[in-house]
Amino acid sequence: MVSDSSSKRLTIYDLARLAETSPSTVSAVLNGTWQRRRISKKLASKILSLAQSEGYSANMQARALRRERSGIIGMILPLYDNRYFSSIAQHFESEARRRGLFAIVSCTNRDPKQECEAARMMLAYRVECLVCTGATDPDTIAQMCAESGVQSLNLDLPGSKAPSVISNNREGARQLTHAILNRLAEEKRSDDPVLFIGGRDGDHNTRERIAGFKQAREEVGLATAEENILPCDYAADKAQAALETYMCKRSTLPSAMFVNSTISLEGIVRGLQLNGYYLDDIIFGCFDWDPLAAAFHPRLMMVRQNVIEMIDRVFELIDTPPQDPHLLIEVQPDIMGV
Amino acid sequence: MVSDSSSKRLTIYDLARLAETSPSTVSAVLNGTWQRRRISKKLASKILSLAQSEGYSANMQARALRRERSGIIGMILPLYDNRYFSSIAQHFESEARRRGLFAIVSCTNRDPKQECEAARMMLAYRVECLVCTGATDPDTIAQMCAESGVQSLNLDLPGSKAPSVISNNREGARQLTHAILNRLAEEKRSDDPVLFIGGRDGDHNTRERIAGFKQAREEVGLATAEENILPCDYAADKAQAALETYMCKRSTLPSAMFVNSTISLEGIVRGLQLNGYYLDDIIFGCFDWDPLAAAFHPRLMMVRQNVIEMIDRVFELIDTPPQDPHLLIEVQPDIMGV
DNA sequence: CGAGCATGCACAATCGGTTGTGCATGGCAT
DNA sequence: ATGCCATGCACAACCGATTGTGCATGCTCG
Repeated sequence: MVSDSSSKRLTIYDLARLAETSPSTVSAVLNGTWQRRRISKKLASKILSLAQSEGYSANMQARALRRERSGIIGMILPLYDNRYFSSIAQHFESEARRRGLFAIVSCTNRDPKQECEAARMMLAYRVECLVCTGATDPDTIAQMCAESGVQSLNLDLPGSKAPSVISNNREGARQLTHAILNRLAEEKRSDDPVLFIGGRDGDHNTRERIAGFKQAREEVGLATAEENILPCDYAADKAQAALETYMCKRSTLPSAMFVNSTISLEGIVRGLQLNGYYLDDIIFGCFDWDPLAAAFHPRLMMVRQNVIEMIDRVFELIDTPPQDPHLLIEVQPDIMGV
Repeated sequence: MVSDSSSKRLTIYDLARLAETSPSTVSAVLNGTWQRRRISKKLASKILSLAQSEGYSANMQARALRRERSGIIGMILPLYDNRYFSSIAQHFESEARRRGLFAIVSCTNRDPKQECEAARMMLAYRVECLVCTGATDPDTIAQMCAESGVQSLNLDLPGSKAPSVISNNREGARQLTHAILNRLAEEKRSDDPVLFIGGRDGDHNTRERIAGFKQAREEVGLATAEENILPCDYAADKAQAALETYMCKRSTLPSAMFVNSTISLEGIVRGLQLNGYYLDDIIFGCFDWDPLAAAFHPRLMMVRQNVIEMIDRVFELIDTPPQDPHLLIEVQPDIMGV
């Protein structure tokens, strides 16, 4: 460490002075274009070892400004409060890193205003692409990106103004429902009602899951009463309250429930415990995955969305941007615990 | 939208042309320094409305370059796989946003190499401050930051080269242990052994929690056998295996367990279910918080670390950087479910 | 021996804001 | 009429990297 003690960071100009050469040469060496620029190997290695020993680190802002490429890729996410979104963030990050991109992730609490604000910030930082995960209003953001000439993609929930990668919710729900019905059949309780609870009515994924639920029942010759479908929002408290209300009208607990998320499951389980019900009697299917929950309940089947494949698809779309904004890629989730 | 259809983003130069004024004036108006620069109100509002209608968004890279301040604040995190780290990320982000800073969070999988690499990237993006959460090697990163003249802080796990904000692990563990022992006493099983399981032996937090565990037992006149302390690492599989091994030597399950994290709890619960044990008989204390797990088990007490206060303390340290790198701030966690 | 080419590097413009400084204009007091 | 100050804005340097271009040197070949 020979550098002067001034607190300023080292620049290519400093390195040029130290190596007795020009800044442009230093730049070429440090960003790997030196062979193309016919810098001698000797000078190159001198500069490289100098950069090493002095702890040089390129100023990404300056680079981004000049290159007109930030090297940043953005994602907006509702929350980190479940395994699904957490692992989306994590895989997004590591896949970005693998490609030499820097990932920035912003939580927007399922709030359209925060979504917009986050998107605006990301565009200000000149992200090269923006992935909107589970956005309540994906099209507004897609519009903003389009106006800035930035590619955008939807993940988890589809939009109409940018290509989307989502789970095959209908098929996942169909399979989960069949798994539930099979369990019921094994126990000779095929005709018991199954309660579908959680999620948002207007939400694309919830609609699809309800459709898959009904379809599976139809396939084994069962009709589905509308009173057994309760899209009461995702929040734990909402689910708990909805179940209370449901139970007011009848004496006996449903033998099985299709719960639309782990956060809803939390409310359900809490409510049942509070009322002294024995949980293990109930067959649960949850469209979400949480290994700790799975460990606790012996008859809890869960849908694990294929996050790795979804993220892979996202990056494929980033590599070769499709022209059709309506493109919808559906990834098959796995059923755990059957 | 009068702007030309060229895909290039609008700059202050474009706005200056449109408003028939100079770039410096546009800049002053847009960053709020126009009064100080005696720009007329009339011209200012003209420029502002133009910027609005044309959808101007400042290039943060250019701003950061000139101002020599990125407006970015970084955090490195082991994982997002539990509620604790997730909420740390979330609160960090919203608190940063409240202060006009842009938060970037990077997961490093408890891997010192990845930690370094992430820190290097963050420094390259000229973060104004770096918070190292649960870092396996916080001092190396603190060193890197110091060399770049960037402030750094440790969170969750302390370091010796930068101020640290952590939970009061010993006191939290002491209280949790007392809660466990009280439950045992209520059931007239005060003398039953309690198993401490999970965590890393070398890890500061684990050491403190073990100390708190022993101290609580001592306070009620109980000795602690070393064979009942199993810091087998955090991973679920490790905990599951450690419990198997422990059980090989004895016939009966411990009446109560102090589990060092939800991830360890996952392995324990899975192992017990596999072996057909009835979970509800066991009193669990877990040094971690997960509302879904809490809903499932009626006798699971959990330590909820006070993330909000911890993040507040972190930002206080950012606002007024202390000179002493050994400063250690301990925040009291809450015991849930007693 | 001179043309021609390869080699090895330096110069300078540029990316888009920020900010110290300077200049023209007009009003007011002397 | 002259000096002085406030007003309102423009100029230009600068942040640190990137990159098109140009120039000096040395070597080869006819």
